[in-house]
Amino acid sequence: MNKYRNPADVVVYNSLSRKKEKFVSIHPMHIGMYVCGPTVYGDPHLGHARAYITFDLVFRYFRHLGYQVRYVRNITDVGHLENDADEGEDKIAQKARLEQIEPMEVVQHYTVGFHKNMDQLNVLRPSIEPHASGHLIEQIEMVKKILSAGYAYESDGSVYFDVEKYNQNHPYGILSGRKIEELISNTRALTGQGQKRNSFDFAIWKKAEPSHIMRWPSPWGDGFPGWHMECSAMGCKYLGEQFDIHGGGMDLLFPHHESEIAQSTIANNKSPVRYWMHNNMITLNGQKMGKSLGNAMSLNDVFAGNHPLLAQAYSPMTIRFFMLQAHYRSTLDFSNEALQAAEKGLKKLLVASLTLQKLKPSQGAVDQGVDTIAKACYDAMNDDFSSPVVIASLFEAVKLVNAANDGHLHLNAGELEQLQQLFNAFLFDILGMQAEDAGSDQQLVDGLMQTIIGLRQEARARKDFATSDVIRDSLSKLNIVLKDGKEGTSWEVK
RNA sequence: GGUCUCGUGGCCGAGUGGCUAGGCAGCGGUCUGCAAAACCGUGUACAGCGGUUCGAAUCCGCUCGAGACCUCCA
Repeated sequence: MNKYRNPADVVVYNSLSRKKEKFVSIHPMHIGMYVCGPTVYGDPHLGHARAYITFDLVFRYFRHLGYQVRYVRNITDVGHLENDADEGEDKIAQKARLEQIEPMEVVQHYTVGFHKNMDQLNVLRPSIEPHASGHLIEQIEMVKKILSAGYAYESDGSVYFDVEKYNQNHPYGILSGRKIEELISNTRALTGQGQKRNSFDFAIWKKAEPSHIMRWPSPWGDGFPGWHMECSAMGCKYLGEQFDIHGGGMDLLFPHHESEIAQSTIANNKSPVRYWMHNNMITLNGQKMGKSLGNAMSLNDVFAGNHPLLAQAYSPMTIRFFMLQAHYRSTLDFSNEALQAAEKGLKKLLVASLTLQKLKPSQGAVDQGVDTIAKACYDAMNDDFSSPVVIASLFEAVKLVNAANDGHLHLNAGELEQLQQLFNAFLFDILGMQAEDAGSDQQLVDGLMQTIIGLRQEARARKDFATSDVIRDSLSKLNIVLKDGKEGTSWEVK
């Protein structure tokens, strides 16, 4: 199977070129990847799950291929401008006032919650998780660099990036496909626009009004960094002036990532990122799910089945599997039917992986095509991380496993070994699935179950089906299902 | 309004110019004391209309519909 594991075969869709490109890292077998992290002012929702599962998949696959990946994902905790009735009040500061606690307490609370949800989803922690609030110095230094390069101007305690000047010799809009002329006619009037030379200029340092709690001293007075600064500053600090991959949700493409490119290009004299990757949105009834749209489902609600639109609770692994069944660049519509289908499909896969462990090789068995499945899995992942196709291939493997278990088909030792590797590598290591409910009482429960099954077996041998059915029915009420097979009875939790 | 994306069978969701995606649900069967699971079999899908082509769900055009970004957002 390993003959298909080739780090040079990966093709990545680059938002910058809008094409799939062969992936070549700047430094051989090393990858620098930056992903925009959450703003920690609320509970993580399904949209966050999609983004971080997407890049977890990328992270895991590159590691599987043998790359050493430094994965940086920030925590945004300096807050950024709110634009409606809040008159520019900082998001985090606003929440803090609401709950009468310190801003950093809010940050801490939601950061902990974020980590918990990500752990539940089996999303690996990044290599470095820098906080924006811990990198004020780096951000201020970067603002200074841009100012001295002449691509920014100070105005009433704030510093703005001069987009028009930048556009004279660099393509502003290279990522989002926007043209500066269109921006002129389309930008909406916002508060504080009067201080800017052009409406499309963006703040790289923002003056803090007296009421603003989150503030830091700077050469331009007390304030806080512009929204796009943290990613540029921290990406550069930990990954260098130019690195391989920058990821995030499609909604960040403009203006956030576009502005990052502009800032970094001026500060460091080179384009910061080789491959830009963007995951698509989760939709609810066809509409984007978003915090500000008020239709976001928090992960805690989903895991608890605690939302009017949820027919039941869905486990973290069901959510993860559901998301990986769609390609990361497609929108994914939420529905109970789709979630339930994912739940069943995942279970089928996990049960098969257990069945596989019990299979014995058959003598003289012929080739059943396991190798073809392994190749298909690598081909799919190499083709811009096509997890849905990997999953489809794994179901092919499930078919072989179950058929072999039923004695309809014979697998030789080599193929069994290869199937085992396939499940370990793709289902568990790369897709990041894990068996759920493996509690510490597992051994005790197993023992109890063997006893009960033994008693029922005796009853059945006596043809005392009344007793055997009572046992099965009472267990069923505890969500335990018995399955009578040729090799005896097995059980599982529904 | 501008830019862009998408429209696949009951539901979700892949896809290459000609060869069965896959999952869930349904139907028929095998197995089972009855079930469950598993296995076998089963579906005239590609928004509409034109065009290119020997051949298009896949390329081009138009129409209709949906969505994203242009403002904080994963």
